[in-house]
Amino acid sequence: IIHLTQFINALCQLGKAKKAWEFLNLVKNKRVCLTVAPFNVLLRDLGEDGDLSRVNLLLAEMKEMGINPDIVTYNTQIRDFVKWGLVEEAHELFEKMRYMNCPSPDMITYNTVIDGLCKAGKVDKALIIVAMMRLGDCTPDRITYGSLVDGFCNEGRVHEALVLAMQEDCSVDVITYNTLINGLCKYGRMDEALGLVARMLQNGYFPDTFTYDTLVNGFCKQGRVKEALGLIGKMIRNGCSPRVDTYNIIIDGLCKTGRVDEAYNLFLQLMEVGPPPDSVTFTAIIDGLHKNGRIKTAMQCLHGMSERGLQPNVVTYTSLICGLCGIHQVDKAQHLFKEMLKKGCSPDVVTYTSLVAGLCQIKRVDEARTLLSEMENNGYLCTVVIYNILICGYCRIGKFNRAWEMLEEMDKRDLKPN
RNA sequence: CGGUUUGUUUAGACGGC
Repeated sequence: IIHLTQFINALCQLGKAKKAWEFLNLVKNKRVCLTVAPFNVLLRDLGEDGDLSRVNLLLAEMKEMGINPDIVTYNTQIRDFVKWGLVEEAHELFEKMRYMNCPSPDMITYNTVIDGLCKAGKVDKALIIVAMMRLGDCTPDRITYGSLVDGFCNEGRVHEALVLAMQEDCSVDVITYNTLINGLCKYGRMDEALGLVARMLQNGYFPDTFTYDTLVNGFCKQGRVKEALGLIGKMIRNGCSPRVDTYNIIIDGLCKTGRVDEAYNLFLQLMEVGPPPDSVTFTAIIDGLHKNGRIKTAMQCLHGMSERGLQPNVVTYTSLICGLCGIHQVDKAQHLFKEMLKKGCSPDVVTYTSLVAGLCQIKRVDEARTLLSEMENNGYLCTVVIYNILICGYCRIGKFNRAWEMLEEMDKRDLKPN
């Protein structure tokens, strides 16, 4: 069974979940005593790709075979819900674990639910779960506090994050510090961020590449690229070599502060020396190029990706689709949209929103509207943003009755106009 | 004894300030 679990794991990592599933079915028919572990591996893999319908199918099959879900199965499901923004569902399953006849929540369950709530901007609710876990004989650990600290920071409550971390001194580590440093950086509080680095050293924690990347990003986003570059030397001296992620941050930083030429030069250098560029590198430079009027070079980069063995992903395509729409080349954008489908890359809400906006801008609003149902068929929920764009589009071409219909549709879907 | 589940950095959309 252990070897089977490892084998299933290997198949999943090679992207052969289907084969893994088939294999489990094959084994089932032999007279082997199956346990839940290999199923957990497959469940995790399916959930990772957001394939929740297949997750449910597998869970049903397990039930049929008489394989009972264990605590890992439950925790994996909760994690899936959290990952795909379904906090309500995560919370529901958690409640079920508390009251129904199934495994009781453990540290990982509590931490996962807490993290989910924090990521959904519900830190106060997360704090209630923390109180619960104490009653349930679990003591919050550094992971629990890490989630809370991140949650506070993302709600702009950096002060509370700092207070919490100081109070729980013994339960912090490098990651907690990194989270706080990022929180400070996001609000431009660079001096305090650097102060925290000093403090972490005092307390015996050494900055890692995440720490440096976070600071580099902070300085870049403030337009202080020189100081960001200065950190590179420091990180090397302290035994952390810059990875491709570090350069990605700098390329994006240069682009976003209007220095595309420098970004492009750095990008070209990376093609020759240093860590090989990844799809984020390409996407960052592609986005920077077309946003600065250099769509042609951007398209060249897109085609250059395959030469480096890289595939454009949904973000890469979306960035370009948005760029083409912005210069009223919607037909080209649609062409690219078809190309991404052909390559097996699934559009997401942002992709649809970009294309809808592009079509509305050139007054093809009815056509844009048809994309809504297409999006829903692909499993995405409509958003307020996309309706706003359509309403605006209809109003601009004087079709107020259509705009009104959109409002009614929103109502039907429980979407509140903002 | 060993396999599966939890926290931190970087790329994409609309509007307001």
